[in-house]
Amino acid sequence: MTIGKMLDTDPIGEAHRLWVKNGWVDAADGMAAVTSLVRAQQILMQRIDVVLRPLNLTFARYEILMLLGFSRHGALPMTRMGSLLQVHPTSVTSAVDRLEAQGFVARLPHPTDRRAVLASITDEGRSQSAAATTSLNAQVFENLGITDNQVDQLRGVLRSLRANAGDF
Amino acid sequence: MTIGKMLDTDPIGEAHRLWVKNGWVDAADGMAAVTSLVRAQQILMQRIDVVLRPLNLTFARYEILMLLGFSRHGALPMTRMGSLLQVHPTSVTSAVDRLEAQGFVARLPHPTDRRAVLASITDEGRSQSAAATTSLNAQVFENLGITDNQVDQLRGVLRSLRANAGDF
DNA sequence: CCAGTCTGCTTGCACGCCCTAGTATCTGGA
DNA sequence: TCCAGATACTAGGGCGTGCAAGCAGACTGG
Repeated sequence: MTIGKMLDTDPIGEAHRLWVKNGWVDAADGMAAVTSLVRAQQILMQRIDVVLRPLNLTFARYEILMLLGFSRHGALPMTRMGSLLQVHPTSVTSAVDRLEAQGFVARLPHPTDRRAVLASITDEGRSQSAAATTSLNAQVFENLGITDNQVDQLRGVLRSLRANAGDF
Repeated sequence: MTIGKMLDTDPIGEAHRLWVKNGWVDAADGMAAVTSLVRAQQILMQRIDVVLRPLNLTFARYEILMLLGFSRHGALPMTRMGSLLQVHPTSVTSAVDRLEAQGFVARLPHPTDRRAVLASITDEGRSQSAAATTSLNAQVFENLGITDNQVDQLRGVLRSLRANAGDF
């Protein structure tokens, strides 16, 4: 397949051409970048879900288990997890609800603040997240379908984007 | 802020270090790239939602309106939209449900295939999507918070990723 | 020409994200 | 001490996505 042919059939390339044709030249590249990013995220998340489904996990719940597993005492306040994972407090609540129902996490009272709740990873949670990591590494992360050089470019650009958005 | 300080406080940089520390060296870069991409998508989608909310649109529904607006007759079969936008038929149904309730789209019977349904953009739909495009271009697409060169890099890498995933 | 299969769409369910309250609990200043 | 304002979490709802199942209509081979 030639590059010309590829460009002809790429829907995002089509959209870019339409933007230029309509005089939105200054926005065309950004539109194409954002649309590409949304689509790439869908593709990767789909691969991840395929790997995690047999383990009864989603990426959101997997992230929580890893965060807890890496934390000093295997337990963190809900709010702390929300800010570290950059998700809304209500998302943490619902994810922990499901992890608790699955037996991968337990809710514990905070020792000093009776408002707060600690989510604590269980032994089952540890072994399940370890299995998930092994599979994800082998089946997704070790080969994204782009060159190592492209992976580095991607990380660099996205780090700039996150930094400029005030992420860290 | 120095680069050292930035790396210290970037949660994804932290995760990368943990991966290496645990011996998952071959997967560390890919993990960081995927995680960055997920986070970047969240950031951009949030900006888009802020712009579209006053117009009572979401990005998914905006994409449908633009697709219909650019199509030859302002109308397309549901299935065709799903394949062009790379979304599940169910998602098309629910998005068109809402667009129809808002008066931005009408469902028409397919002229020759009585199974099929055409979604057709209304005049209100055209003006609303035009307003949305103006706002999105000015407030999001024309300035993503990275350099033009980085936008080009991003598009290039993600086009490779999509191509290798069989997207086009 | 008609039975078996394929297609196009919708519905019900599960899950994720966020927002808006609402209920406890904590804390700092009068 | 006590109360007003923060803070931590949860409940309920809207929206998006995907899977599985079901129904009507189209198609195809014997």
